[in-house]
Amino acid sequence: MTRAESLRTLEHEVGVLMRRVRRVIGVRAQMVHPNLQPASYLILSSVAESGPVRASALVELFDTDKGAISRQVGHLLELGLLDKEPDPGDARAWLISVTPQARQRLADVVEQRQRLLDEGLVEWDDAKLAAFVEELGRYNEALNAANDLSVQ
Amino acid sequence: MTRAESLRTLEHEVGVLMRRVRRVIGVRAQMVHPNLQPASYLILSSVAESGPVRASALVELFDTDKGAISRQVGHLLELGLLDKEPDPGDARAWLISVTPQARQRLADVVEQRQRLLDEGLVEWDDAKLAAFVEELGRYNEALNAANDLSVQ
DNA sequence: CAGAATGGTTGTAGAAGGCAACCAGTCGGG
DNA sequence: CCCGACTGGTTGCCTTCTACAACCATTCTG
Repeated sequence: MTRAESLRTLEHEVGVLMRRVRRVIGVRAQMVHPNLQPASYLILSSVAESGPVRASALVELFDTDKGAISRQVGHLLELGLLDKEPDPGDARAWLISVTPQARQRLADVVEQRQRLLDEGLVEWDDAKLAAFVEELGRYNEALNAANDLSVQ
Repeated sequence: MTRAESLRTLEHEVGVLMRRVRRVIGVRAQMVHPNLQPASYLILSSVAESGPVRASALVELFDTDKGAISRQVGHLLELGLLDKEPDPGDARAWLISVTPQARQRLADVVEQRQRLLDEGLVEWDDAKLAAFVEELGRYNEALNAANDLSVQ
């Protein structure tokens, strides 16, 4: 494959990836809570890992609109999967954390789903998997840089 | 990084990738035609490569709903970027192809955008890039297999 | 202390996909 | 030959999701 062909195939793979991930996440979200929306699942999963965070940190992490984060957090609060307490250091901000119940449900689902994915990737040893993840991050950065350049 | 950590980071990177790609594609679509919708750009790009195709082939390729494809193709026809002619072999179907005008605009944009992305990936030589693309495809398959298993 | 910047919320609009109903054409078995 | 099942596409409806902008409260800075 030439470099140009690789870049084109890359685009196509990314397109398929996006549609597929959307569905996978949707299924997973429902396993955590029947009314949990797909996009909110990603937020929940992130908060479960990063401990109490401010909404603005999520905006930065997910590189998305703060309105969207606000709504998704609101959705998760309603479902009783997240808790919100005033940030002692800044009266404008809130600290968001997962409820014990959410932590448990999430752990079950993540474990099960990752086992399935892991099975599909058995031929990749740990080092190779770690390398792939790192490369994906590198690609993400390149994507961002290219966009900034063209948008200014 | 442990394997479990890699899998979790993988999820996060994929999430960021999706949001970022959506924006990049949006910008690119506008460069081809000011009214071109992001999702339709991917269709257009695919038809440009695969020559005349039937809508059902696109449904399969993009692994998405036929209603969505129908609308997007309709959108591209309105913009004068696609052409539609009856499939001689089946009166129900149409053959879809890009107009010369679309081909030209697309070529310009793809070239420019890929150059930018390429710059972000200079440290990857051709072989490494090709390997990454191949791994991404492998990941895609694992994702699909895992989903099929759990959904049945 | 006034003005700028930050953290969040809310309203609005557009993009996008899933689902289902539907029409027109095709194909296989009786 | 023809009836029913199937396929290719179109359309309507609904939900999810994001971007943009206006807004309020608080904090920071000169």
